Amino acid sequence: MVNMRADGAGLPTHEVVYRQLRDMILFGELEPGQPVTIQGLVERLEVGMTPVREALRRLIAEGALVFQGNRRIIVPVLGVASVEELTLARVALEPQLARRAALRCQGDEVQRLRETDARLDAAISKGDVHGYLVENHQFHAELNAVAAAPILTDLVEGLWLRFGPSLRVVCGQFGTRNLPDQHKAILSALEAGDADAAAKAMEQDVRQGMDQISAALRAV
Amino acid sequence: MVNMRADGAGLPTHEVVYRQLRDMILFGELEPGQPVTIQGLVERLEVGMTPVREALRRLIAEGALVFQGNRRIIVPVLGVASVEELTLARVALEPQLARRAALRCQGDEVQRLRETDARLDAAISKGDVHGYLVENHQFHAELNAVAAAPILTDLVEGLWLRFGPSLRVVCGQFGTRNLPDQHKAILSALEAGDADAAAKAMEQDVRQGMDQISAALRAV
DNA sequence: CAGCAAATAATTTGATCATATTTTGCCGCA
DNA sequence: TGCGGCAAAATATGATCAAATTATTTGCTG
Repeated sequence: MVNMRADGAGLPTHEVVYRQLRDMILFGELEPGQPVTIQGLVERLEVGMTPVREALRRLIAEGALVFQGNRRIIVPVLGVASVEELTLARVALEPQLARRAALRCQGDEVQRLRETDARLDAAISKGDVHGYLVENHQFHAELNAVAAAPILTDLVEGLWLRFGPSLRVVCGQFGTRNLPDQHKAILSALEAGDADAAAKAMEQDVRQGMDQISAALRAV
Repeated sequence: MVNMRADGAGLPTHEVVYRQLRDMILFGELEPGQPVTIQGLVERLEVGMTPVREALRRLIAEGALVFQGNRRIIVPVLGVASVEELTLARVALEPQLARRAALRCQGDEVQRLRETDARLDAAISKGDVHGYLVENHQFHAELNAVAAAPILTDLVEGLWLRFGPSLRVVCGQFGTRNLPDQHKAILSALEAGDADAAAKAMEQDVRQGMDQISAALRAV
């Protein structure tokens, strides 16, 4: 064992590999359909195959990668049906998280969310796709943390992993110009402690985001 | 490599191990809080540690097992909050699957579901806990297959894995006597192609099942 | 001298790697 | 188009090292 804590402070290698791949999937290094090989990662990340294997198995279980029967792993390519399912699931779950967040939200938490949203807007106006993806995810992750519902949050995180690469493609096609969101409405609802309004706004936000992916899908 | 296909016909070892553990979790071999060790499974199942490791990583990702920071893996112990979250998630997702199933259901599919439900009733009246767990899961799995929504089905399967061991505990305490379900109502709705009725019945079924777990939790 | 606590030793378990084996896909060739 | 061989990639094992829990011993106090 050469260096267990090169990147992560004391984290096991398989965890480090998992997080690296996860971020690559969420924020765009990988594109839909791209094959992912164990050996390739072993060389690229300079680690043994056991941790790579574990990280991949985990990502496959979460739906972030797809295992094609013939021992081949690829980044998922979403069809219309998959986008519909993902939309259905997100609409069913994320407004619930927003609802809970609205009921538990503290002032400083809203403040942090506003800061994140500001960075998001900055990334959009700069045309910074990667920054947009990171901050958008961050916004929703922080909101989910406020909701304090670990199981629901897990489920939703998994959904984000599934459409991450496809969302990246959308941004690659259209840039950051047409990326409306409902974050301002969500923030107002949180501040007012209005659970219903938060849920409604979140549903809108989810639908808008998924519509972007649908539209890009049709454009191909 | 001695024998890759001892149990599963051509399936990789890590897949075989995964399924064995999965069934053990769903149908009761393991109880909440019980520790699961890699080395123990290596000896018990007579396989190498890499496939065991992969299977465990996968089950942890699905929430079927819990990784405790100190490198220790246990079967999850559900608290009140977790049961609430699971109920919320199941109520949000499973009626949707029932709805879709009602819209796509064929006659022979209803027939198979009725047969499964008959075996379920037989298991209940015999007091056969394991049989009840197997057939109940089978009923819902078949229904989900009819819905033809792989992502939603994946999510729901993951939820079942999370409460499997706790459900087993409930049956261990109360036997199979008080296990009402809405399967007859679901079947009628499927046969009539009535999506709303199917969704309503499924929600009832889910709530009844989760209430059993809640009640058992309070009893301790 | 008994009892508790802290420190240390031993055992168990987890994590990683290097290697051997098998499978799969591909390419040339009939 | 179909078949046989080749190369690359995946799977599985066992060995090795690190960490954590448990057991044991030691030392101190009442």
